[in-house]
Amino acid sequence: MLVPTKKNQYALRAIFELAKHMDQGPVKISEIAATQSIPQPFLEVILNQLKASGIVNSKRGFFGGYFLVKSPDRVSVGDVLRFLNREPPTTDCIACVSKTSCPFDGRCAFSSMWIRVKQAAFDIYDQTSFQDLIDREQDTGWPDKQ
Amino acid sequence: MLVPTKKNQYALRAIFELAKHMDQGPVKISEIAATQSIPQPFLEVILNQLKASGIVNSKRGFFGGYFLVKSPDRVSVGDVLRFLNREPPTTDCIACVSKTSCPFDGRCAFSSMWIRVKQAAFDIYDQTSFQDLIDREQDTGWPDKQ
DNA sequence: TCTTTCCCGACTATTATGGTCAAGTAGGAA
DNA sequence: TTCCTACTTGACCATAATAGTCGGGAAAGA
Repeated sequence: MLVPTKKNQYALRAIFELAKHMDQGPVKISEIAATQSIPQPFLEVILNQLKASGIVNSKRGFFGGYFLVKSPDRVSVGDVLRFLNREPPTTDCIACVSKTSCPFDGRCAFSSMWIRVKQAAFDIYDQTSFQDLIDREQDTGWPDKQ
Repeated sequence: MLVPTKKNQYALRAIFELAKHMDQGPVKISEIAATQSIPQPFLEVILNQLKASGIVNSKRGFFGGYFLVKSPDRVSVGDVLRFLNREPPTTDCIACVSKTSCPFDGRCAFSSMWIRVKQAAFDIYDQTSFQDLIDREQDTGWPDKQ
């Protein structure tokens, strides 16, 4: 609960990796997979999906790979999570037991709380750009893998 | 993502229902199930588990049922969610792809963000008591089922 | 034209969720 | 003491989401 799926984490890590190599040409899936400990076939699927978001793009062939479209300070964690977890458009109760038919007609004592929690989380996600993450990693003095 | 499971929601609704009947004797599972649209056999399992938290207790026999142990303003949503989602104790990375063996030894650029999100959510959960929820429901003037 | 790398669709495995069911036990009422 | 009612307990099952795998194909360039 409240823990992002592995897919989400893999996606974020992959983009983080691309951000670190901004303006150094495309990065191969195999490199990202190795550096970030992600199963390569799965990462292929994920990155391919992410192309539709406009956040990343790719190039084929010998010097091919993936690269970030926008600069790391213009891409936020929220952008990625929102894209990967976008829900099919619905006008139903978003906070209820049942998404399709709320037994309380969309009005229950809890809904405002759920909404506030979601808001609080995405406030943080939206405020966190990949440039922030790079800076943060360097500040901590953690062993840099590149 | 960020949406509590049905089990969590059922548990919260059930306790909410008990809170509304505080000091009116035990409430039968069947009543709670009907009022809150919860499958009765499932609710039996959930309420039974919740007894271990000390939040609710039960009585058997003809006038039996479940009841709240503490007053509704002394029980928070956070108490319930924390109990239901408590994880087996671990000293490993709590924010990482792998809980048991973090490929980055528990140090990654994202961990502080995950922790802040979790914190922000539980700030809200902890601040929301069941008395608050009752008050809130009445303020809105929503149709009261009891 | 050959290698490298991404592309794409289908398929599979594992896990979590969301339950159900049956037999039992305790509390009272009659 | 008998019987009904309601909680108790453990095992069991169904479905869906997650977390992948696999194989062939297609572009880019050397």
